[in-house]
Amino acid sequence: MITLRQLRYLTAIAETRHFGKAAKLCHVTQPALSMQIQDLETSLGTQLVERRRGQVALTQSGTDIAEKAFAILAAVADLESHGRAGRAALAGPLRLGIIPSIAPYLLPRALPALHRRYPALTLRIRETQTKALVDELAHGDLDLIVAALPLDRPDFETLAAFEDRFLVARKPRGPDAAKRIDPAALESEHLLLLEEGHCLRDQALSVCGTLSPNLSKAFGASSLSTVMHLVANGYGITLLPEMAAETEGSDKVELVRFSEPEPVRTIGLAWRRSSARGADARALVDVLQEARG
Amino acid sequence: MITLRQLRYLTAIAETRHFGKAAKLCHVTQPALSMQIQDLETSLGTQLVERRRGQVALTQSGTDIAEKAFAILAAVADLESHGRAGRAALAGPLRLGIIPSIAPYLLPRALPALHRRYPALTLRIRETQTKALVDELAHGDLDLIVAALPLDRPDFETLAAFEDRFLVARKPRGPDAAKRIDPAALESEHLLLLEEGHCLRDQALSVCGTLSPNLSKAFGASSLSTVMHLVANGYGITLLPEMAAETEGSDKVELVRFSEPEPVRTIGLAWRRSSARGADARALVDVLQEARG
DNA sequence: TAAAAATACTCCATAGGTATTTTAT
DNA sequence: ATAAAATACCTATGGAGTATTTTTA
Repeated sequence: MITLRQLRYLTAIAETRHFGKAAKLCHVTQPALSMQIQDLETSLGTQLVERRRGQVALTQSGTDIAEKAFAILAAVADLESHGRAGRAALAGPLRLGIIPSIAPYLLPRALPALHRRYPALTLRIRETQTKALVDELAHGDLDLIVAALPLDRPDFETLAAFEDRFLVARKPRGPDAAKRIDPAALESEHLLLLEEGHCLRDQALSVCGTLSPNLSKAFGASSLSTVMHLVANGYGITLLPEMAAETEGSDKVELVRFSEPEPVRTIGLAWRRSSARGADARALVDVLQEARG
Repeated sequence: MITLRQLRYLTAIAETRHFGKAAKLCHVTQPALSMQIQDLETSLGTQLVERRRGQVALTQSGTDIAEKAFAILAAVADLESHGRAGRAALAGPLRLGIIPSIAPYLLPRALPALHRRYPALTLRIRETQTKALVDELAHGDLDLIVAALPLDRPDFETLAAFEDRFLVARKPRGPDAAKRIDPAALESEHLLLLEEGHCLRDQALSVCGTLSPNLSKAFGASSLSTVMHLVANGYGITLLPEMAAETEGSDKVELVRFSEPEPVRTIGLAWRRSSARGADARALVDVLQEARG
């Protein structure tokens, strides 16, 4: 008979690749964990772990099953927090993930409002790129994430919060310059973007569509702020989400809107379907929309 | 600490709404089950079951959690059968669901081929309408279903097997009649369909699109065979999946193809993502495609 | 040979069984 | 009054700890 305990121990092995460390992680002794893993292997009729000298390795089956075990344990953990669902939204601990191209602009306005409206909420904020957020949400390390939609994860539920327009940031070009820009006009420009891995980079590139603007391979900054300084000093142009305009704008760059239809990205929330975070998400979306003004 | 045992007992309560019967279902005594349910309620900090004289009722939380518990237990059961994944596809027990508008035409050809190619396979066939198949697949009562896609269930994985053309079945109208029919021409016809609940009925109606043909409310047969007899006797026309043409055709009806683009429905397989039935599904699709000829 | 996993054995927590009481209609 | 769930109490399974042996690089 498979037990949750066995699955928990297996995931510890998957994380540590070491029986002793896995046992410590589970607050049990190594023989106790060894026995449970053996029982699990017997129940499944498959070898899950290759015992080796330096470190242990999971077999193919072991990898697959550990992956499913993570999902099952996350679902059970969600069950445990389900009690909260009956109570007020946004109360108690909430682990919130948020992407770097939103966090610095949204949080300063949203956090005070959140704390005012939901004093019982204990937030833990994690800022990193979409891919990591998605993985951590799936593994149950986060409860809710703020990212650009869609995420294409059938095990997540999502809720759109608002659309964020893309603006062109460039050195001022005087009164003769067009008040609106066509994406095609980017072809001849020198485009500065965030480094690989940032979804904002991918979104900016998709605005360009089939165009291949003059990309600086050498660049690839890790913050929008850096990119904007480069723009201000004449190194090129960039696409700036409108949300960042207030913070990142300066008198040394002008921000120009695209011609219709203006390219946007959809910012929203995502959480595991198996979790009971729907009410929290809806409440949070309200706050975010207000914070955006 | 939540255990799988507790979840299993809770689902038994959900099914029987009776502690004694639930206990029998789990092969334990009533006090044992009562205690586990109480422990679960304590762990979750919520009342799950309303104890009443006649029968017990689940609270709202209880219903929600029982639903999630079903999913978790199905995922664990899938884990247990994962061992099979390493072995040959289509071996051992497989519970296969199939919709009524496909079963009688596909199974007579597919089953002999299946048994010939996969002698180790032990099939249990369940024939019912899509909605019931989907529910039973989700609850872990079935392993694989054959139905018209898409199913719009993010917890299922699907694989298309083939497309099935719709034909118009009507009384012969002599050599002058059009050799191809436009859907718009259905508007003036008396359309006979299966009763409510059959996906074939919905699909036929969607072929008509915004048209509102002359529908017999009084009719609504429960088998295609009955519908075809009505057609043969001049009661109206119907849409027949090409797959059924060979079996259901007769010299008293003519089968006419639609004009391009011919309306079709996609027939395919679905299984729980958490199950390890992908290899089985791919193997089965091959057999189905051959059986169709 | 040395680190790490498996085995041996003991103990105790807890699930389950039987008998009984409490509850609700 | 009675069916059904809860409680009391006992038993036994099995998970965990300590000590030790086996494995393998």
